[in-house]
Amino acid sequence: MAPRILDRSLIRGFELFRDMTEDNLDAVLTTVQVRRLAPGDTVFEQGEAAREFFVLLNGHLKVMQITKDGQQVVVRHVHPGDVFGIAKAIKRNDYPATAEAVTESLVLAWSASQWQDFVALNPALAVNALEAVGERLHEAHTRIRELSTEEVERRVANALLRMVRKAGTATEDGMLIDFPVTRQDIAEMTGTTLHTVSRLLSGWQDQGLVKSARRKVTVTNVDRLKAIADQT
Amino acid sequence: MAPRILDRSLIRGFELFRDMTEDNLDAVLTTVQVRRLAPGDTVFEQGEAAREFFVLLNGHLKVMQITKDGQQVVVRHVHPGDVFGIAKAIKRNDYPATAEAVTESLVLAWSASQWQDFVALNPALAVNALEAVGERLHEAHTRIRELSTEEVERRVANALLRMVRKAGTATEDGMLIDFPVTRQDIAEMTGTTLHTVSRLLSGWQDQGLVKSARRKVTVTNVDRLKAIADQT
DNA sequence: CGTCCCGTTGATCCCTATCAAATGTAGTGG
DNA sequence: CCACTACATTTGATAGGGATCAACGGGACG
Repeated sequence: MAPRILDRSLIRGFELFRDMTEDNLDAVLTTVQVRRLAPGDTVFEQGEAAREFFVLLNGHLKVMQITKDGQQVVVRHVHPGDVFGIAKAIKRNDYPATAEAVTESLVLAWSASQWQDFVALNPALAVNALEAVGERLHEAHTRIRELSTEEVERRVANALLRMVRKAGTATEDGMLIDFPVTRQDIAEMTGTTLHTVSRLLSGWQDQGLVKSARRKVTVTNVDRLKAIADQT
Repeated sequence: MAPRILDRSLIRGFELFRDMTEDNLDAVLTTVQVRRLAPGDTVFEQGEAAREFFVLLNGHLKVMQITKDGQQVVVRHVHPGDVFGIAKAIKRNDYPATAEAVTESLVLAWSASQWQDFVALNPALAVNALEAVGERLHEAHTRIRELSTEEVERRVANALLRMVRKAGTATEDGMLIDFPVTRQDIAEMTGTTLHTVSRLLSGWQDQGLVKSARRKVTVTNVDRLKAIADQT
């Protein structure tokens, strides 16, 4: 049975495939594999041989590095439309981190060996990937600056604001981060402990800046949280 | 008078230009500008419009971000052969950081608008740039992990080892970092203060791990410093 | 309905920033 | 060539932000 070709419209809007012709999109889609992930499933793990690269169709992933003594650091979040796991494209043979589903997710997977073929077919792909990686590099530098110079309170405020920006949905209470987040997660994103995050959120909740429940955070007053993030 | 074309051999060895034909190399060199920098000179400054991109011919640069309250964070060092300031290629209109010469340096500069032309001429350029940026992203993630989970002592040890790896020359005392480094510089690379760095270096000097003078550091016992960097 | 996971809150301690001051070193101009 | 100055480094004293240790409360899910 011939593989059913996914509809082009699924991926047409994605930055990575910008400017691709219909034919090229179809060519790319003939070899794609779609994979469903339950929360907690991993797409790949740190140190594993990089056999594939991916685009997130929907859902949410977190990418993390694990230290020798088992501490986890969340390196970034993957949102729908993002490429990830392009280790091969950047001359690595293994994945430098682990990608884990936070919510139920759908992932598009291609064999890493096809990357070169796709680029040959459509050189703009490398340009688009360069843009994506460049933006992430900039974000990484911003985090380095925060970790180096800012106190925990500001870092946590910034992390919340960033999540709201990338994955916030308006509710009557305010901006809800629309995927599950634990205190531990926020701690791993900001280089602190879940205890400190818990204390901060409790304090902010008392002041009416946020509202939080189990694995759920809503920012009720974005401006005042920004004021904390920007405090000089 | 026709501009004198620089010799191809100058840049042939650079990763960015890998796989380029002689003709393409010549084409690229016809529009290059060479710029000499004295220590302390900047190539570009944070926030400035990104009109050019660069390759370092020789010397050493540091790239830093400056916070609103004036603190500096060293984002990375530029070594000969590295591309830098490719803001435009990653869809930014301004430079996100400041690049300053640490030693006397020679820089090759091209108008940013030529980036697209060069890529059209030679698509491998985008692939090579992607590799370079990807590697930097990986380094940035490593630093994020260090800043999040490791104590100052290990971070400083790692920073020294990294400088030795990238710019170390063997001397009779050990591995000398072959560009001027102050305590302040190391502090800005590791998210600590010059006082703490000074205390650490003094301690290590007493134990015979390093030897340091004004703006100069030599690692005399790489293995024992590695042990500190790796301590679990 | 018990168990696991997540969150809260208190008490304590220590790493490292901060404050302060002195010493050393290179460079400069008279 | 020396006095003067600017910068780099060292070292001590102190304080405080957060990590760590500890214990408990509460909701979700099998």
